[in-house]
Order: sequence, then C-alpha cells, then structure tokens
Amino acid sequence: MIPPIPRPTIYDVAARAGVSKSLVSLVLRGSANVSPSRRRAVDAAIEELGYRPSRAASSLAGSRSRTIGVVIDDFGNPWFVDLLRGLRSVLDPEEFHVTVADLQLDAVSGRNPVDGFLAMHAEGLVLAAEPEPAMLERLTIPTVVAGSRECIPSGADIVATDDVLGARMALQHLFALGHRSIGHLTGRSGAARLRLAGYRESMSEAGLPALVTGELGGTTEGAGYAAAGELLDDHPGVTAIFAANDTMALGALAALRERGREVPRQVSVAGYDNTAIAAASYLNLTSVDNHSDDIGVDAARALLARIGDPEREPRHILRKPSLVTRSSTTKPPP
Amino acid sequence: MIPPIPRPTIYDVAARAGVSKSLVSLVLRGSANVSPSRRRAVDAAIEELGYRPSRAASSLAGSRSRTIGVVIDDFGNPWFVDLLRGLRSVLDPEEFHVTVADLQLDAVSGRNPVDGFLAMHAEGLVLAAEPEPAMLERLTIPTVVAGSRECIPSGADIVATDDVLGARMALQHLFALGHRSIGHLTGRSGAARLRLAGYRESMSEAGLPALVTGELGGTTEGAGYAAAGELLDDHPGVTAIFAANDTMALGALAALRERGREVPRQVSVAGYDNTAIAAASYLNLTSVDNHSDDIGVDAARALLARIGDPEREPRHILRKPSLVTRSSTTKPPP
DNA sequence: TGGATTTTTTGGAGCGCTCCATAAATACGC
DNA sequence: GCGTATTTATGGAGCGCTCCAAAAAATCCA
Repeated sequence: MIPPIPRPTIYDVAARAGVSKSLVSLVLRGSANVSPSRRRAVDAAIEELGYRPSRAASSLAGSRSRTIGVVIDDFGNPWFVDLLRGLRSVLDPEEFHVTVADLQLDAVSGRNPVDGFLAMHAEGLVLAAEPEPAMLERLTIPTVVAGSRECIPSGADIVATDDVLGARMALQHLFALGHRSIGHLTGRSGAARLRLAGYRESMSEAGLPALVTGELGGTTEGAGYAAAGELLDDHPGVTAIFAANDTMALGALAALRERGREVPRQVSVAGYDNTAIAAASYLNLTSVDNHSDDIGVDAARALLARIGDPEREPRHILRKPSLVTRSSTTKPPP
Repeated sequence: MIPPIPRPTIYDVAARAGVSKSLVSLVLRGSANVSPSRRRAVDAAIEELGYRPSRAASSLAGSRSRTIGVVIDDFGNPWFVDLLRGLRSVLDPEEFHVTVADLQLDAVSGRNPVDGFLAMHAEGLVLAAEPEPAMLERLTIPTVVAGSRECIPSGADIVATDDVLGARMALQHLFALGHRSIGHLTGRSGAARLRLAGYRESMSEAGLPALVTGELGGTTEGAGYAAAGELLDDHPGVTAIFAANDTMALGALAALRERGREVPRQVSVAGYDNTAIAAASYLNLTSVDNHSDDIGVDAARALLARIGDPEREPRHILRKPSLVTRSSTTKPPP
C-alpha cells in the first residue's frame, strides 16, 4: 500500500533509459524529433518503472493545465451525461481533462466551483448550470454557456437548443392531435422560462388561453406533482399537459392517477429533455429532445476555438430540438 | 475575457501586503503564528488582487495534493449522489478536493480513471464501481472500496451495506405479506450477485424454489424488462418480483403491464437502492435502502485514517440496510 | 536591565516538470 | 572532404508554491 520507493520522476526515467530528462519530456509530449531508438528506450524505462508524469508539475511548468471545468446543476438530474459525452468526444482526443462540479453539492459546504476551477488553472469553463452571479466575478478564462441560462457572463459563448422552438414543437404535436385545452407545468429556471414562452406563444397564436401552474416552484418530480394537482383542480377540462421537463411530467402522472384520469386516453402528457425517464418503456413519455450530446460537441469546439484565439468574438449557437413521440400522447377523448 | 495582467502570485500578494512570500504562505495555510495585523494586511491584498493560490504549485511543493478520487460506474445511475454527499460531508471540512470519474465515459476514449488520479497525485481513492483488474495495478495509494464489489484490490478498506441481508429483508417482507412464488431479476455486478445470494438463501430456507432470470444481462431498465418478461413467461404463477435494483424494477413494471398483470393487486414488485425512481409517487416502489450517504461518511473516514497511518490494518465495515415499504407490494391475490 | 525564551517573520532550496538556447550528431551540397 | 543546413539531444532557468533553518522581534524572568 505504501509506495516502497518514492514515485519515479522524469529523472529516474532518464537515468534508466540513458538519456537526458529533456529527451524524456520530449517523448512524453510526443515530439516528432526523437529518434526511434531513443523513443523505444524511454518508453521501456517508463513501463519498467511504472512512471506516471505529474500533472501538477507539468501544468505548473507548462502553464497549461489541459483541464476543462464543467459546472452542472445537480448530479441527481442525469441530463448532463449526454452533454459530458459530447464534450469528451471532442476534448479527449485533444488530451484535455474534463472535470465536473455540481452546484448543489458544492453549495452544502459553501464552495464555489468556479473558484475551484480557477485555482486548478482550468483553461476553460463550461457552464451547464445557473450559477450565482457572484461566482462569475473575475471570470477570466474562456467560458461557454451550455443550455439556456438566465445569467450569461459577458464575453462567453453560448451553445443551446432553442427551448422556445422545442415547446412550440410539443404544442404543435398536441394541436395536431386535436387538443385545445392544454396546461403547462413550469418552474424557476432559465430553460423553463423559455419553454413557458414557447407555450404561451403557441397557445396565443392558436387563440387559446394559457393554463400555467408551478411558476413559483422548482422543476422536480414533487414540483410537477404539485403543479399538476393545482392545474387539474383549477381546470378539470384539460386534455393535455405539457411539462417543463420529464421529471415534472412524472410527477404529473401521479397527480393524474390520483384523480382517476387515464393517460393518454383522457389526458395526454408530454415532457422535455428526453431523459431515460421518458424512454423507460413503462412510462414511454413523449418528450422534446434537446440533443445534449451535440450541445456538448459544439460547446467543446467553441471552447477550443476560444482557447486558441482569446480575441475571438463570442458566438451564439442555437440548435434545433426534435420531438420524440411516444405513447403518452394521443387524440383527446371525443 | 483575457487576463489583463497575468494571474497574481504569492509574490504579488506579498509585495502588496508588505510582507514576505513565506508569510503569505503561512496565512494561506492558516498558521496560528501570524500576528493579526499582518494577517489582515495579507487578506486585504489577496482580496484586492483577486489572488487564488495555484493548486498545481502547492501540490507540487507540498507533495500533498489534497485530492481524493472517486471512481463511479456510470453518471447515468444516480445512486452515487448520496455517496458523494456523504464523502464530502467529511472530506470538505478537511479541505480535501473530491473529484469524480465515470468508468463508462472514460472507457469510450480508452482512459483509465485510476491512472488519471494517480497522475494528479490523488492522496486517496474511493472505488464505487467495478473496475477492470488491470486498472488496479500499481495502486499505491490508500484505497477504499465503497459498496459490494467483485474485485477488491489487496490492502483496501471496504465499506458496504450488507446486500445479502438487504435481499433477505425484502424477501422477509414479501413472505410476511403471504407471497410464496417470488421471482428475482438479477444481472452481472458484484452487488447483484450478493442480492441474488440473499434471495436464494431466503427462498431455500422457506423451502421454496428459486426463480431467477437475467443472470447474463446487465442491470439496466431494459435488462429488467427482458428478465421480467422471461420470468413471467416461464413462471406465470409468480405473485411477486424482487429486482436487483430500482431501474430493473421499472423495467419489470413495463413487462407486467404488457402482460396485463396489475401491480400490486396481482403481482407485487420490490426494487433495491431506494433511488428517486422508487420514491417517485407515480411508481412508489418498495425498495431496500443501502444508505449510501452513510457509506460515504464511513468511506471518507476510513480513507482519512489510512492517509494518516498507512500502516493501519485494512478494515471491513458492513452496514445494515433498511427496507422502505411503499405501495408496489401488498398481499398476493387470494 | 540583560540574557534566555518564545513568538513571528524571512530567504533559500527544491518539488517535477516545460521551454529555450545551445551543443552534438547527422545529412547535404559541390 | 569540408563547410553549411538540418535533425536530435542536452543543460539551465524557472513555473508558484511549501518547508526548513535561521534571523528578527516580542516577551519573560531574575
């Protein structure tokens, strides 16, 4: 368990391979100007000694940490997994290290994840959460905001899917099925606000009244349950419910069952995010897919571009979502 | 966006505060032997310059990275969130940095998370996943295995809940309700294997035949759906299904509905892990709670103890799970 | 009041690397 | 064959800290 010998350093490798430490460094960084024989010798020495370069030393000496920080909202809400996958598909080949911090968990101990990334000299930041504006002070590294957020640090790139459009797509689908009395469950978040806007626009264009609940609540399953309950009590006539996300939709299902309303025969339900929840065959929820993996890819590219050229004008990429139709939505009862 | 001035260093702070760099370092590390006036001056300078100590430099110089690596299996399966919370509740006050790597995501780009942590000089490792044995080679830092795992690196501490007991508790509950024909959905994982063992023991003690499916599959929702389908086709008489985890139980619900079997009136369903899935009021699944947050607390303590005393004998802590009874289980039909 | 303690402060060495300027080895051209 | 270009290889400086030994300042006690 204890390292019998202290960790080998680049000097140990050099000695073993019979070369200079600089040559080892060259091999480590994959320089082209190393003779094959030396390279083999160094590789062998590395292998034999079980040498691993020290990140701390290389980032200190090279003034490049090759680290990208990702701030997400809550590990418990797995929408970020696809985002991460997308980010890494671009960043891994470039030998960047992606580290993730969760705003919720950090908040418990009063930590500031942005500070943490700054302390580790992260070369770039992906904001996939709604951070406190105070956290963004002195944010001097390339930053890209992923997803729709309330508070955008100046100079940051933005990569998001069009949540207004996504909501409109869901509504379009419900209209096409024949629904006219459609309620919406919202909550306090940047994304929810835009989805609400899309809902309002669609309803108003169709000449229908907006039926919205949950404006003051969160976007959790419990909040969805509460908001749906309120909606159903105030407007018993709704034939469809569009929720700001899948978890809220799950909550709505409970509220509906409690009131003896069958889904989708009596009431259709649509969610947002196309998470595993929506895809589970037991639930099989119609949901708007915001293609987080693509967002991740674009965000990573934007970051790389900005790291390469800090003077680059911030860009704003808005992707199109798509609707995944499943069995939770159907025609309204006659 | 661009740092107008290069990041301030400890020297800049020292100059501004009119003290030596060593004194600044002392303040940074909270030494007791600093006069209040100097401390104030240094703190003010730090604030004014927006100084943040460089992690790379301090871990290089101090040969302490104050970093703990956590290896989890899959960000998509949020059982680890409570574990993380528990870990951090202990590690944060000790000024440790907890960083998480996901085996699935790392595998995509052929990375080895353990290697990564070793490269960043992590002082300790929490294995909350089933890593390849190859990853554990030359694992020379304090390690604690969290949860029931197949492959335990020698010398590691182990902190887990008793999965055999957990399974027995679930079965006890089903027996008490009057069930006799109980099927089990399993999968390939260390935890699943133990839960299977608990199931087998309980059934055999009760003189009942074990009805198990899914032995060759994973532990996902889809795997649960498939295994439950198989179980129901082979043994249409089962009145209860005990799944190796909540996601599998969710899959089972779909298979049951497809076959027109009502839950819980005709068939009771119990899961494991007591995740948000189980707690969602629409699903409201009976589930075994393994108290991951407590596991996290114990794992962190074990790690701290071993970092303090590397010669310490490895310990094996086994906690008791508890059963959360919800509406998915009830008496069997008469 | 002066020496011995104790507390506070300081410069220097060095952590393990990268980067640069330069040296050594090799290749090229006539 | 010898000077010049080109490719490889090297030592030294330094990244921003921590740690240590030792200096300076403050405190104590006879």
